[in-house]
Amino acid sequence: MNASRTARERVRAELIREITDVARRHLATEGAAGLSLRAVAREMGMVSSAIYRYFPSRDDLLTTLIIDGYNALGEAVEHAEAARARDDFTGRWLAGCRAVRDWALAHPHEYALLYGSPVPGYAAPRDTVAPAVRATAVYGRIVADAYRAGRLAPPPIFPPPPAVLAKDAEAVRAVMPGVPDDVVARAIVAWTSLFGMVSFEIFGQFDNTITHRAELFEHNMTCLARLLGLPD
Amino acid sequence: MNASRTARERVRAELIREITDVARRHLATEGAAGLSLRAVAREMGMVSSAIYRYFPSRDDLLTTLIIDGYNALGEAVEHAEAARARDDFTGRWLAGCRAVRDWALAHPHEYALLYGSPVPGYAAPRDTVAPAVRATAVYGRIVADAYRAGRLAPPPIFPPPPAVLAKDAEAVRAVMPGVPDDVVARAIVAWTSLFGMVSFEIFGQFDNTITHRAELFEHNMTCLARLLGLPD
DNA sequence: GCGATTAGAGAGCACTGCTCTTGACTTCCA
DNA sequence: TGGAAGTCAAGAGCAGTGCTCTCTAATCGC
Repeated sequence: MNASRTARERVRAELIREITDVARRHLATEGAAGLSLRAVAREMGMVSSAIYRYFPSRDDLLTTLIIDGYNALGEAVEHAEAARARDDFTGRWLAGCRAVRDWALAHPHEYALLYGSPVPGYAAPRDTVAPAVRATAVYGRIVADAYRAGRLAPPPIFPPPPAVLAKDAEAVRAVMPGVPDDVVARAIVAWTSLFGMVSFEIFGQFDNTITHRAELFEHNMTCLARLLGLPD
Repeated sequence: MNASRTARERVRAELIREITDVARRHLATEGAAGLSLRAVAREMGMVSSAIYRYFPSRDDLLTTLIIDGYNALGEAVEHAEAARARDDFTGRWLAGCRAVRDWALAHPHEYALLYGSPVPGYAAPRDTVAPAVRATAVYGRIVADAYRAGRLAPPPIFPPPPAVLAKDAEAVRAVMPGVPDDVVARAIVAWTSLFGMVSFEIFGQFDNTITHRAELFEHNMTCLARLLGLPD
């Protein structure tokens, strides 16, 4: 029978889910470095070695949390962007930016796990790259849609990108098909600026200086939209 | 005698310097989380408890490394920027940007310590803020100098910053005196974008996508210079 | 030279990730 | 239905961590 076999596998899947839930809660309060397998096991009434039946190492548990994090962020961005009218390109961009910031503020430690210093001795396996591009893909779609609709009018003040970047632009174009190289380059500027901004806020670089962070963020993202060539 | 007293204090200062040197080397190879007091002591032929005569805790050692890091980065930026003609504002900006990137590439773990995820359970003490603004101060000077010289012509495509940001702009103006609010806001965009760019590269976000990183960086920093209103 | 200060050594506490073995329980198949 | 195969929790144990305490020896100031 397959049903009996799935009975055991169901309780196994349930336990894996519970472990990641507890681990995520610990991650949220203690941070990645403070995430302890023993503490997770203790909270679940297990002994530490039992966890290794489900996760071969602490890094594997971290990988799961990273994948979940990318997916959660990606979903938040997708959801926020989908709520806007398809032809409101600037609105879609701003909604996506706000989704990133809001998610980061709500889950600072998970954000740090994704976009902060890499955990030493930990190498992100292949499985993480697909979820990682989810949020990026949304941005690519916005830029590509706007370009296709003829609503992208980048200001003529920026120099054309050097020819060497054509190959890299080709790779990035996977998420924004049909967009010319100079727009790709500007999209990268806007994209990295967004995360620079969020990282500065989350990692405390704005402490003792910037107090109206939401307003500054809003204004900066609007400026980046103009840089991209999105309409106002 | 004061000389004899300084004799003991000299060997003490020498030991403190040696500990931080060894610790910095360990930091460079293992990362912040892998920095172990015991390993440092072992390499110095001391016993771990002896270290506590010089640093009351691991966090205090980290603080010293952080301050040293900010100073090293600040010095690199200052040095690179000082080599340019005073009226070559764009050149000064680009030199500063390159200095940040070069330093980060040469000292990735130290960069992570300064601009990556904060070490959990560690709160940066007051002593770190003064060295932290050293690099920022250079940028402020460039923007302020260019503005005073009438060489700052921001493109008219960006919206004016909201009134709420005036107070924050006032604080930022400490490093770029006499600059109007909209330029301050744009300077923050450029500043955070620079670090967003460097962080993406150092923290591996460009892996499997961007290969010509130096060229992309160069191009993006040039675009940001235009956004700031610097001449070409 | 003597008392006070400072340094290093060592033991020990509570904690970590991880491995290995043991015994009990489930599932599967002849 | 009974035995083989597989799975699981538990416990002991290893090597490592930050940090505290006590003890001894050297050094310094008077």
